[in-house]
Amino acid sequence: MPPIFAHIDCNNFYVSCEQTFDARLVGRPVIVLSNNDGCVIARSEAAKLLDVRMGVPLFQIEDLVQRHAIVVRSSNYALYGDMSQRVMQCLDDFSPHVEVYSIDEAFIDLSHVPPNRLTDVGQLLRARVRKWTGLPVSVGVAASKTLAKIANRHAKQSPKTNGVLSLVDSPHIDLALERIAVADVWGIGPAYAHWLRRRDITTARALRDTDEREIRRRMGVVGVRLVRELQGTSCLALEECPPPRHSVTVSRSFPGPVVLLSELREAVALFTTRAAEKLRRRNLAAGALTVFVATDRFGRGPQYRASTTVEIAHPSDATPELLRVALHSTEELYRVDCEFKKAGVVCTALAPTDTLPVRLWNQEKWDRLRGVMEAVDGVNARFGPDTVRSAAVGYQQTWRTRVAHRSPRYTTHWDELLCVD
DNA sequence: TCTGGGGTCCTAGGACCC
DNA sequence: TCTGGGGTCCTAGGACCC
Repeated sequence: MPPIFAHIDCNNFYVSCEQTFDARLVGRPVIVLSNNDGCVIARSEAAKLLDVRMGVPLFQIEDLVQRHAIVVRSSNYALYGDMSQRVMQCLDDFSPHVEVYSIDEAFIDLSHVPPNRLTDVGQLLRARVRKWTGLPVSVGVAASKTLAKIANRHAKQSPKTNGVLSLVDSPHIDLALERIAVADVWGIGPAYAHWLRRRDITTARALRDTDEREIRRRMGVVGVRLVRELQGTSCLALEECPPPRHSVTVSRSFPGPVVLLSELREAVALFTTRAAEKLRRRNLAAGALTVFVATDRFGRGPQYRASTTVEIAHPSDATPELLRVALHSTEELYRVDCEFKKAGVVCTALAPTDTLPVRLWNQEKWDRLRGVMEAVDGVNARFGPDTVRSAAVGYQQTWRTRVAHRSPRYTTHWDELLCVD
């Protein structure tokens, strides 16, 4: 049986989450910002019509925001993450094989559905998600993931599709590819798009019809796979269980310059704490830890970016052990003449905790430490993040991410539940 | 004043091995 | 007058994704 993929994509996901819980925002220009309220990372349809570009820094469009009373929201990842899970749960009823691709996208296998029923099933799915979560989604169906993404794009843009388009056995496939710019094809980034356009390959259709050998020379096997996917030969399988991670990163930009070692230490301590929490949630231990620091790349002061990687003799997921390493690295990297703008920690050489070898020394101490971590995670899960924490993360936290316009975390915090008059 | 965060895969080239 | 062949592993860099 030939594979059939459906691609499900939430429309303007972050903005739609905001609108779902605040009906006054429906139909209005709304934007959601990145950390520190820096850049625009989601826009409502009305905001797109005002020509607010994806990724533009907020300070460059202050005028526009004022003039059109654009509603500005900080990122509320607690809300978006929870809403995402609810959307993904709806999909289980439509296919035994679901790949959660990102916070707002999924692929599902629909090869069990007869081709003439695909559009109906798509509509059913769309209505279900809308009813159960309040969120609008679009559905694209095709013989490969890449084509399904393209079908979805048309489903979003063309009103007559009513949000669902199947390109399976479709006479319109050439036209559908013709109308997609090559830069909008999944897997074509700015560098490849530039190269392709210089060769007069400007649409998805032209890319599909390009000689494979030419593509292989510049884009390698990834490019060849892409072209075949456009031809309708599935090369990218559904990935139902995500492969284990190779690294865990926690990094942030600071809202203002950080100059004191004490501040930098606090920040790195918090990032390390978060990274250790992530490791424990995923049952992984780090065999190496990298700390990196950087000055403001847009600033005029002295530029400095550096990192230190330390191997950890006994792979660990315990906050105190990782903190010791991270803080030591931070002191090595610190420079008194620099204004730091960003820092982060990266855990690598990850190993599942249940496969860790017994420690030659201090195994009992390690067992106790793991017990402590379990208790700390339990307390923090029940009474809120950082109820129990290391003193190293500080109390003033002048460097903390700015979130001036965040909406309530309606679905994950009891004290922020939606109230209706 | 103000410019995000967290990932992956592939390839080329060097070191090293027999 | 001529300098093998075929592997593996590691790393850095480039490209991409949301």
